[in-house]
Parts: sequence; structure tokens; C-alpha cells
Amino acid sequence: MPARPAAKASPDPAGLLGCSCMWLRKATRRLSQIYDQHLEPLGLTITQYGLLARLSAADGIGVGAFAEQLVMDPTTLTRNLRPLQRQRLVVFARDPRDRRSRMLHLTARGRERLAEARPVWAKAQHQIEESVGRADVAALHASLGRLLERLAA
Amino acid sequence: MPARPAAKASPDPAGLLGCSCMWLRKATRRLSQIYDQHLEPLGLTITQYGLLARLSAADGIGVGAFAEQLVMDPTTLTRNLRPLQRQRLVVFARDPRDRRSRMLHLTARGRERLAEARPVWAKAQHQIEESVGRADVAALHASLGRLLERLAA
DNA sequence: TGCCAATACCTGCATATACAGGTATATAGC
DNA sequence: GCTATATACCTGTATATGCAGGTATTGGCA
Repeated sequence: MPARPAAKASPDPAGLLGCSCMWLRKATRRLSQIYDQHLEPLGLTITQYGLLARLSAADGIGVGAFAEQLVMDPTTLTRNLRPLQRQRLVVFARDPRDRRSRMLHLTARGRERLAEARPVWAKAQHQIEESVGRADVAALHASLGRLLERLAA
Repeated sequence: MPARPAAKASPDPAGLLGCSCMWLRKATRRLSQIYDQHLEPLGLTITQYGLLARLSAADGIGVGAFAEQLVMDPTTLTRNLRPLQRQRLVVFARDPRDRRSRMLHLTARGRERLAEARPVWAKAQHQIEESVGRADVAALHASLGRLLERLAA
């Protein structure tokens, strides 16, 4: 029996119960709300936390390569980095070997902020796993991982 | 063996392989891109298609109730409806019994556009099911449905 | 050397998303 | 009827997202 959250009587005349994108968008809205509420006192969104965390493992990477890792348009990434840049959590540095490229670096301040934020993020993640079930969450991640592999651009 | 798309060597120092929101956002970006490419000739995004389709099953609904159905902030919905309003695919009508409320209606033009778009949407959905596997897609939908039920606001 | 195509990034525009705080209307108490 | 509160929606501001098209730099090739 498939799960059906809101729909009352309608037999899905629009076929939207079968639209993968609607399900994903809806779930993304709800989850973002939860993470963002937890992170708000730190002045970070979940997107920004994610960028800091990824960058801490890829220091010096260029915008293009970073965007590809994130399955994100490079122009989107450029703009998503701006609030972090304004808070002096990340910096852009010209690559002397290729002056077109900009190497991204976490600042000391950025590493500090990330260290503060990590347990807050973990609390949000834990809350979600409590509500949804650890196994279901793991299955969801695996499912999304397969989807991204099979739809790789 | 859990699926791991991009990460090369790093043992996930940031814990992000376990962040549900990152997985969802990433997958949403990729899927939106696919649907939007299909729908582009019709002048619709996947979000807009979804609003038309849902509205066709809930004609006359108010902004607040519609937003709740969509797990979306009412102010977001108001603005998402604007491009459709400009294209005269939907209209707002004052409810005579409660002049605060605005009843949303598809126009004839809106119903036409939806009829044109439906097979295009179906083609995108079909492509995704071909690539990802019908069973995996169904499991994903069920998984997201459960998540939304258990995290209902 | 000098030009051209490819590359790495950016700006302009449009949509998608939500919070804070505003206006207009309705309803409950009195 | 009057007022206080609640409700339904909107605007201002900020971030998130991606496409079209631009600039600067690099590298290949004549």
C-alpha cells in the first residue's frame, strides 16, 4: 500500500502522485526547514553548512570542479558562496598557474564556524532519524545515490 | 554496499554522506533540470506544471489551503503563481463569503496548456523510470511519502 | 609569432524558497 | 455596536537555482 500524505478523495487525476520531482521538492522543502531552524542561531543555512563542510575536505578546489561535485550549476555555486564570503568564512584566491581559475579556501574563521555548527547539524540529523527511522533514512540515501549515478549528466 | 557517487578517497570527514538534506537537494537539482528541459518548449517549469496539475484537481481553493497541501510557505506559493497569472493560465477571484480569501482557478487557457504539457511531463517521467528503474522510483516515492508523514509540521 | 578555439569564471535575468512584518477582513466578547 | 484578536493574504528582503551571454586567460596550430 503506497503512502499518501495529503490527498483526500481524488484518484490523482493529474498523475502527480507519480511525479518524482514533486516528491523530491516537497521533501526538500520540509527537510530544509528543519535543518535551517537548527542552524539559524549560527547564521548559516543548511546549504551554507554543506558548502563549508565539503570545502573543508577539498581546500583549494576551483569553482567549476566544486560545482560538478555538487551537481550544481557553477553560477549557482558562485552566488551561494557570496554570503559565506561576506562573513569571511571562505576566500577566493587566484591560481598563479592559471589566472582564470579561483581557488576556494576556508578561513580560520570558517573552520571555527564549521566546528561550532557540526554538532548542531548532527542534532538535526539525529532528530530526523528518530522521526523517520534510521533504516528508512539509510535506504533513502542509497536510493538517491543510485538515482544520481544513473542520471549522471 | 552503499552507493557513493562522486567521493574519491576521503572517508567523509564532514559527515555529509549522512546528510539527508544534501542528498535531497542534489537529487532535486538533477531531476528539476531533466523535467525543465522537457517542458521548456511549453514555457513551463516543473514547478509550474505541478501547480497547474494540482489546481486542476482543486479548483477554487484558497492560497493558504493550497500551500498547506504543497508543504510550501504561502508567500512562496503566491509568488510561484505569478508567472502563471501573467500567462493568464490561472486567475485569483475574491471569495464573496470571505473577502480576505482568494479563490484560485484555472482558466480555459490554463486547461489547454496543461493538456499540452501532460504528455511531455509523462515523457520525462518515463525517461527517468527507464534510467533509474521503475521499482526503484516507486520505492523512492513511498520512502519520501513516509518521510513527509512522519515529519508533518 | 599570431590568431582562434576552448576554458574558467562572471553578470543579467528569471524563477523558487521562506521569514518578518504589514493590511484588510472576519469573528468573539463585552 | 465596539473592540480585541485571529485569519488570509501581501510586500520587503535574503538566499537558492539555472540559462544566456559576456570577459579574461590559456593552449593549439598555422
